[in-house]
Amino acid sequence: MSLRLTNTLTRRTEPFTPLKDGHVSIYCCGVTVYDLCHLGHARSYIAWDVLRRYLIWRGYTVTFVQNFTDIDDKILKRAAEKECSMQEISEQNIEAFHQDMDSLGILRPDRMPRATQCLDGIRSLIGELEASGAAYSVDGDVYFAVMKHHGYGKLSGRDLNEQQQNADGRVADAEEARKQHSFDFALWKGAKSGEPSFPSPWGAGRPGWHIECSAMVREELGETIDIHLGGADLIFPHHENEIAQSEAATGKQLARYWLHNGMVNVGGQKMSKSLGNFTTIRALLENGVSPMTLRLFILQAHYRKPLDFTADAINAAATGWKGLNAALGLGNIYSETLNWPECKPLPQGVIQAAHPSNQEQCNKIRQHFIDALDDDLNSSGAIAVLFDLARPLRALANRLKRGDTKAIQETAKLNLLPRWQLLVELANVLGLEAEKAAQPAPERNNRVDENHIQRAIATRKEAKAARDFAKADLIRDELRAQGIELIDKPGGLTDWISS
RNA sequence: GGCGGCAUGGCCAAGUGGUAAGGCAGAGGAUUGCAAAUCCUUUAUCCCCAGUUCGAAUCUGGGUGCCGCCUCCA
Repeated sequence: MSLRLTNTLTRRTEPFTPLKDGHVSIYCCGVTVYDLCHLGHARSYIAWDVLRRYLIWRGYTVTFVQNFTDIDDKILKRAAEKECSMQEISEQNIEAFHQDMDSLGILRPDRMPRATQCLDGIRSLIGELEASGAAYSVDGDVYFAVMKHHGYGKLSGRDLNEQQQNADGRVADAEEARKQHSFDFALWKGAKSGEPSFPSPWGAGRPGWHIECSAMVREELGETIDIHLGGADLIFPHHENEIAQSEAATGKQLARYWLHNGMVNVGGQKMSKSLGNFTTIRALLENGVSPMTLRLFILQAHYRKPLDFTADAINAAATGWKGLNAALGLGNIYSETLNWPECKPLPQGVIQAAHPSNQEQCNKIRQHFIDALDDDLNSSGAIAVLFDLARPLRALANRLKRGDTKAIQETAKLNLLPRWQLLVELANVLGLEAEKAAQPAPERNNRVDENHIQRAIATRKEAKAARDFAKADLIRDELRAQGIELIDKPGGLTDWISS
């Protein structure tokens, strides 16, 4: 078995083989930088982050390019509203984009070209298309002649002849009038007064939306790439047009595999800026949803399916993550207690087994994980493997957290070290890493707090002895409000952890 | 209307021919003064109808419901 991916182009799940042995070139459609990213973007980029991590883990060298669209009507509009330049808005949002993606643990692309920095490539591509007759210019605009391009519609499954021309009543403006056919789309738009523009052979203006990706792919990765990524909402018209432009120009296939992720829905409807039903990544994180909780939430569903965003689902993911996180933190936090040597994650792609009895089991689990991801990135299945792997580790970590050292003896023969190492390795392929919250907490370096808590515990113990449970409960509630959780243990002892 | 996709336990969600992963919630047990937290155990025949097959959640046909795209969009 090897990796199989669902290719929008063929509508099939097919074996993946890169053009160049051992190397995979990937282009991912990025964002238009006019605003903050929301959960929909997070979903898309987390899904592709996993694809990338998995390919690397399986031994491929991956070149990952993702663009920033920094020329666009929406950016201009925003700039006008805020009375600043298009560039200022772009810079601001690019910065925010990086912050958000970094906080979610999404690996930065190898290169992130911007439309404003690729104008040469864009202009020459348009020039080639015009020269070959694939495009035509009218009054400072340049349009792609869709009807002349064979194969238009192959990605989105549209047949232009059968397609009813539901152009009626739509954009009956000057731009529409200049087109030879209503399906034609702009490669270059003549400058409107008061808007930023760039020089070109057709006069001052700016590039259309689709052309930048064609130009960037060619410039950054060549004429044919292995994988092209994007949201399902980009299939038409964006990716269809991109294919038309690139393939008309080069005569070569643009991308061999087209992968599209499903939308994030809210109440059954797509999350989008225009519907106003979006939640920004930032807002979510500020509300206490941890990056890994979000990642788990997203990866528990298959990337191609719609994913409904609800508070319940996030909460369920948060609780699930808590357990996984406890297991992931085991070797980091308790390496001394457990007498585990250097608890560094294993080098990628290697599974060592100092304990042969465990090796077989570990390899089996590892294979389950690979089988899942090989199957069109079945992250849900891969996560099930993780939970399975984590169970005894989580139990041990939680028992140790509560001072139950007998757990060490009881689990000694289970040989959990390789198991933990495997968990860390596999979780990392999904971008899941231990979060701080899982620390055994008692950060007992703060003497004041410690004394305060110990006094409260002592007072509560007296109250309990006097069977004044109301008072005892009150003390417990007060501490809990401060994030201190009391744990009553056998023998009348009370320990605490920060919750 | 055209194209694509989805329908699995209370919720979320894997599974594409051999008798249903996982998470959350729930239940029982351990622990506790009671809780909380934690540990252990545990809970489904897969939208409807017809068909193919020794055998279907999984294939075919029909029906119903839902979503995405067809305009900017991850």
